[in-house]
Amino acid sequence: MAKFYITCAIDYANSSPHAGTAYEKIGADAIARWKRLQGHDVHFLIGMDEHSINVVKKAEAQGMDPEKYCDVMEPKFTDLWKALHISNDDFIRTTQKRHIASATEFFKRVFAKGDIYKAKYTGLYCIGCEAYLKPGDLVDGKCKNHGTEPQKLEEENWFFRLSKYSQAMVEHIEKHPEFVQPDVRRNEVLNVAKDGLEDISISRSTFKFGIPLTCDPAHVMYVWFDALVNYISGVGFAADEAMFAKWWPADLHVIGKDITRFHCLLWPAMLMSAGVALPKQIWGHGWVHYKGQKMSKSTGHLLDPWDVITPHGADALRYFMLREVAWDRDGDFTWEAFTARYNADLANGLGNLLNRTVSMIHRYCQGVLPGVGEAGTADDELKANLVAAPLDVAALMEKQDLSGALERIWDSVRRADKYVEENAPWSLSKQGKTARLATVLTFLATSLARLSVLLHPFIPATAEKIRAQLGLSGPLVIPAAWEPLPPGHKIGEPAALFPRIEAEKTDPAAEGQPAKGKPKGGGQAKGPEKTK
RNA sequence: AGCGGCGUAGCUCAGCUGGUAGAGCAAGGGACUCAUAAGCCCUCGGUCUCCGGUUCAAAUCCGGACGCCGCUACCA
Repeated sequence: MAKFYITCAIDYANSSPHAGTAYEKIGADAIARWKRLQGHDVHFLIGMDEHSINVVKKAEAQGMDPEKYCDVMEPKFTDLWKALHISNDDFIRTTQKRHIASATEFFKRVFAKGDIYKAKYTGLYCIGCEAYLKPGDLVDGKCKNHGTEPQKLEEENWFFRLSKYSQAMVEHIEKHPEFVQPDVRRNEVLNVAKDGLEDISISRSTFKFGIPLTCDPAHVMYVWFDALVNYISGVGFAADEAMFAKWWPADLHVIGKDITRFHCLLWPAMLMSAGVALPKQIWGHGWVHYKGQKMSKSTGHLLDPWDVITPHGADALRYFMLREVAWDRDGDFTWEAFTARYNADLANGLGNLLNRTVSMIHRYCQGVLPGVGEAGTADDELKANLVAAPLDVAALMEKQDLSGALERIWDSVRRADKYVEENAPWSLSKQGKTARLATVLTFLATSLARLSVLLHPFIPATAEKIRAQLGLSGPLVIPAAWEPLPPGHKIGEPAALFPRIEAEKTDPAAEGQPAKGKPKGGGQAKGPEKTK
């Protein structure tokens, strides 16, 4: 069984996770779970990035040590990941001993390679960016990202010879089209590499919260040089050779599109320098916008995942993110779109199909499957659709087309709903056609049983509920040939998976405000618009 | 500014190795009733941003215009 090592970017400890942070974990989790279903030995790593000047400031503001502050922040992340059913195997913090030890050893190797040197640097430093700004970053003398005035600083810093690896990076990216994906990101990165990379400062001496450089303990590692190493320190780099050999190189780094440069250029160059193999693929996903605007920590335009999870459940958020926000591009969360998706797909679609199926089995067969009887209308179409589903989903997942996979699963949901109508079990019952009724109900239950497995990577808690209602237990196995559930199989009790969301009171931020006046039956909602 | 992407039914998008357009949702109508007033069937709905060109034939190729967006080294 092949191994599959997948990571997410570790999150900055200085602010609570928002829906964008969650999106990345949800997507990666779906991939990790799918790989496990396929039989891979999966290691899924996420974590927290702590050695940042911003963490120091936040901590100071609250009168805490940075370490203490991070301890307080940790559950804000881990609690959310638990609630979202993120199946990470490990959670790394860059202040952990294991990471500091690995990062230190890593630095030593790069240093020994002669890729670290000391130089003086003068520039305009933006605290928000934790970076020196270039002329292009300035608008009226202020940072274009933060609107704050940068400080003029002169520092003696240690630099990494990133420039030395420009050519190697270009070659690697060209030789391995899958290395950076999707293509948009790949093209971007390739262009940057072709322009030539510049050496990068990788130490800071203005504060102490960080990993000291072995060559100069007055300096600590620059946050990125430190943070990227988590991917190897998390699997035992320079500590547990067997573990490291088993998992590294990573099969997939999942990151936000904004940090592709670090991951696709700096990180590989660092690895080359240290003589460590490169990850196989880096995937830069897009952004989840909120109400049409980019989410932003500085302006506070954020969607709090709990606002969705608390009233509607983790799977409602997972489903929306995975279905509505394509994994390779930006998407938008609005409460209207969320409600529409939820009701149409989860409540009316999947939820209702399960509910009517389980109810009918109770009503017509006392909750016990009678087994396959007489063949009939649409049996073959239903079977064909559900036998093809796992293969189709596998092909789509191979391309990381997460929303496409869900779309495909829902095609089966619709096919099954149609099968109900085509066979009208209620009529069969009235007419006493029990042999045919037996087949129809068995096929429906079987269809849902199969779908429950395919749904698991995306909405795991719901998949479990479906299985419970269908009376299924045991390990999840991706279904292959059509195998109807056996006669005598006992079904559980029906319960609504996703209660319909009725009113428009979904947006917690809008509560208390005058109703938005969406005319319900007035009929003139969209009339006047079309005038020429 | 340079490089790249996008602009297709009310909405989200597919189609783009050329042959006058598709899906889901939304909207309207219908027959049913197992079900979360859900589901099923039917219908409505598009000058494929605009202007030129190549071609027997272009949403699909080429040129240009307009609009939106991404990247141009340090925020998921």
